[in-house]
Amino acid sequence: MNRARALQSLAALAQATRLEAFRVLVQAGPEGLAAGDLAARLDITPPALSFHLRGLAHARLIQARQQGRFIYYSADYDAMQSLVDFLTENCCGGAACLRPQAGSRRANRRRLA
Amino acid sequence: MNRARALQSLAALAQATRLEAFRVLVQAGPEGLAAGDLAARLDITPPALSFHLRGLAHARLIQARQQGRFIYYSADYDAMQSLVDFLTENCCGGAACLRPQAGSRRANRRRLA
DNA sequence: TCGACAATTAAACAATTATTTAAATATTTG
DNA sequence: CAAATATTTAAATAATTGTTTAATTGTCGA
Repeated sequence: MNRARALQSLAALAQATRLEAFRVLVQAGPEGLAAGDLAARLDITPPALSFHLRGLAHARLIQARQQGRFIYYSADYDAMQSLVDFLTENCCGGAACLRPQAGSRRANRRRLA
Repeated sequence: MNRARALQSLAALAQATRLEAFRVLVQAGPEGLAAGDLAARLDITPPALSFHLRGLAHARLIQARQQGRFIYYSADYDAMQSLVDFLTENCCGGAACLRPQAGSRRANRRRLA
């Protein structure tokens, strides 16, 4: 995760419709949801949803996969984790902190195992 | 943390100057930095900095304290943590996940102690 | 209290971002 | 292959956000 990608991710999440869409997908699990279902759930027009999903996908916070004539979108958990790590990086100037030094995802996986 | 405040925080971070200012403050530790030092470090005009710090402060990601004729800004670590928790909330539909279920900050503190 | 410095506020302008309606693409089913 | 459905793309408009220059507020030290 670098500055530019973090910025892109944050910008993608910094809008009501996209934030809600992302949260619905995060909570929906790896299978995700079809675009139409999301549009219904968020109560927005298909073009508006498409516009916003594009932003999330471009930031790699979500992924799309076509299945029949539906397109399923799902959250990219790794990307979300990378963003969180970026934000907490070198927190507090290296001093003791609420959260352990955010390192690589690998390190966190090990820590949590 | 609720949707509206998360959105406000994300919007505050979703801009190059503000993200960089926030990161500098996160890494500067609790004492923070005077506005002028930040402006110099970010190479922007004082009004531009003021405009952006206002956004971060309004989202409560940073705090200001006056000291003599300087105003020191510092990161609010709790606010940052709350945002992170909000993003990972109910991740993966409750299934096993990269990160343990994000609960209250209290719970995380206990977990990390 | 005057002059200098630190920072903010105001106002005008520039740039970016979101929403809408209409048209297009792709996929399934009859 | 034609009709129907799911979704995207395009184009126009509306709304929001960032930048700049100039003026203002507040604090310190001579």
